[in-house]
Amino acid sequence: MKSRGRPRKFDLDTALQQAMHVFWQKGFSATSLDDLGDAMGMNRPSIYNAFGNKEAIYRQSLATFCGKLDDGIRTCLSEQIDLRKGLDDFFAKALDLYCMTQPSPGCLMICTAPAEALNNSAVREDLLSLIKRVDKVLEENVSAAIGNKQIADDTNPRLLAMHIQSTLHAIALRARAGEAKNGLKKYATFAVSQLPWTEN
Amino acid sequence: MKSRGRPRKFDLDTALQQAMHVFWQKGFSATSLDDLGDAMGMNRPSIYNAFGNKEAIYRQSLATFCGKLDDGIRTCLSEQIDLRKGLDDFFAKALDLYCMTQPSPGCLMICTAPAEALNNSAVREDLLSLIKRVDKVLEENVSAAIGNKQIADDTNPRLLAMHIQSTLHAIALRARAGEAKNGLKKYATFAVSQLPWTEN
DNA sequence: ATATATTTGTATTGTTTCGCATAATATTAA
DNA sequence: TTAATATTATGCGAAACAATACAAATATAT
Repeated sequence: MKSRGRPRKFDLDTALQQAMHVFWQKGFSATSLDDLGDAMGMNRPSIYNAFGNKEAIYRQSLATFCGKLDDGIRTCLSEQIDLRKGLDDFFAKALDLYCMTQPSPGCLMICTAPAEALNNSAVREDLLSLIKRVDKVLEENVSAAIGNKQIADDTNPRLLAMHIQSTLHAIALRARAGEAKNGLKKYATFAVSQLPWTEN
Repeated sequence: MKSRGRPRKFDLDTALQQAMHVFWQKGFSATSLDDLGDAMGMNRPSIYNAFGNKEAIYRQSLATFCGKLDDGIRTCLSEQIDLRKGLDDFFAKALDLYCMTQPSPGCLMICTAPAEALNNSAVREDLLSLIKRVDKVLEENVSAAIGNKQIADDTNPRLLAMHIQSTLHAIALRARAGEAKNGLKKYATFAVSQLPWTEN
């Protein structure tokens, strides 16, 4: 059953993708609906009809971004039995994303959501939710690595998961601050090397 | 020699302090000059005369915040010969600052500057400059700790300094995301414990 | 064909924004 | 006292802002 009415000139997913890139670049508050309309190739009434107000578009952008990030971790870490290789892979891919354009935009969530998190409790919850989600995946993999004798068995997996995510936060921030990608890559491999592996 | 003209009704330092707290709460773009005027007890012409435009006030806020942070690190780490104690101290004080009010505001620089860093290259440079400044202090102390045989001597001090700062970034972000202070404190001591100490 | 449903484009709403112009006020210097 | 100086207070004005009203356009369903 086809939909009645005048057909849409835009694709919902690509329009959201384009909006996401604007927010990624300018943050929430500095982005106007005109900015969004230009980037999406839509005029405001269509935007409101399809997505809701500015906050709704931003939060949908966050959600799609988080989905990609979560997928990225899971593929890197579940396909590889070796946690060390998996983490090196994941940080390399994260850096590719964070340094996609020049100047490097870093992470949409980590670099733009905190500024709004105190004004908007929904955004704060989105932010916390992503952090916890990443904690959880990492903890699962750390626990498995302890089972595999890759990681020292006196390690608290929850705390080590937080510790691993700290490296992600740091490279996201430092990329956006303008640090060079190759320097960040060296740091990431160093951070991985500092984990409590059972052997070198 | 006293200044001529009508005397000021405000104190320059406390006014800047009040402006800083508004930016800390709302970020740069979401803060209006009316917000600032209300908080500072000044009207716009006085603000412009004393500080310049919004960007100038924000960057001055960042500068005073960074000064405090830098002082905090130096007192914690230089007064203590034991790096481990010094870092535990510093992270505890950082958390006191980041969780000063409820909901926790985190770090003014780390949580609000990244959102603006791509629109405003001066802010981006401020952000990078603070990160590098903290890297430097930490590297000095790590190098000294290597000399004191507290830290393993095959450690790259520059990379370890970055690694230590990652913990600071993480607790700043997580505090603002709404994580409980005592959980973050446990994480910080864990992160310190994971450094390459020569003995336990 | 006609009715119904949905999106688009134009226009406009009222509000908020920044930065400044102007005049009133308060102090010191001459 | 008078002149010079510096700050305060009121409020203007042009621009940008988010959000909506309305009618024209374009498809399907009957």
